[in-house]
Amino acid sequence: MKVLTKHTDYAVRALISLGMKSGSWVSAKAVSEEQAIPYQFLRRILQELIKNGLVLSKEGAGGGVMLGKDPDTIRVKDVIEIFQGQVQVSECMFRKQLCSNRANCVLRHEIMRIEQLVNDEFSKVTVGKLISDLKRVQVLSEPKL
Amino acid sequence: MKVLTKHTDYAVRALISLGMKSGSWVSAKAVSEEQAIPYQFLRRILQELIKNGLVLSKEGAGGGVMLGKDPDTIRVKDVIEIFQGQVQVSECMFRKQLCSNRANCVLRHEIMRIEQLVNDEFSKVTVGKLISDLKRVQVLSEPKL
DNA sequence: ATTAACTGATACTAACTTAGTATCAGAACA
DNA sequence: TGTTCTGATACTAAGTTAGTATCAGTTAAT
Repeated sequence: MKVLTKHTDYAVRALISLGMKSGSWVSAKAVSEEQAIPYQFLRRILQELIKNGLVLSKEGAGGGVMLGKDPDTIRVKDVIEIFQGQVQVSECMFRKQLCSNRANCVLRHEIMRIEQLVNDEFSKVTVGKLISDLKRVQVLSEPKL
Repeated sequence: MKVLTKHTDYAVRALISLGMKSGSWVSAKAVSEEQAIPYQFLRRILQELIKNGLVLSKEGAGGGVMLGKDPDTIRVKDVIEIFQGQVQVSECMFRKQLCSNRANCVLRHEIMRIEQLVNDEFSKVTVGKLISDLKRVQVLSEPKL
């Protein structure tokens, strides 16, 4: 059972990377090298983030990408939904039809509860929070001069 | 993002079904019909549950399958692990190597926290609990004579 | 004006997973 | 001795994941 696909993983890492250089255009190539993400794969991920308004882009030499929103408003949940769709139990939930039998229902009831929990947790984690965590870790691990 | 595969879904429903007829051999065909699970698919799922000791089997006419443990000791988490493997963030966690960079780590730290939460929740849900929930629902929905 | 550094759009691929189907052998009951 | 079962295993189609590759168009610097 895999929680995050590479798409989501790379996307969040790219967003963190951009969030730490806010205000300036950074090329996909630079992000790709910094985060060790395959270039062409990252390109497509960035295009998706751009399409969803999380990232801005500028074409041409000296162009690149930039965070399109306040890092504190970009939730990991949003990124997951872009690349992996909504957390779901099974297809029947979307068709909004009644479960075919009651055994289904009691199981689904539990799973929906857990699903809600996961959604709430992933909503609490924002790119801004990850960046401040990251800065804290960096300070702690810096050698004392 | 799909939480449960059909394997797990069908397996739990089959376990509930068996749990409600404890003490007697039930054929895979009967379970398949009752729960509307494709017969051959269910056969393979049951074999996996047998191999893992959750279900007992008896060959030949009059044979079938039966719960192999107290329903209260069969956790949905166990079933998920049989069919979908352990909840995991990414492969690197298993290789037990250090994350390649710190941005990875802060993200993974959050995800591991959420992962733990999910595991705890799925551990709390047992087949026994689902059966008693199911019985409660049935009583409530019975027409008053 | 040309070139180099960029993104936009899109097509393609290999490997893996998911959800099933099908078959044959052998055990037990009647 | 035939019918009803499980055991074991092989096969398949469709979808997903994780990439690669290509070409068109834009911008900035020379």
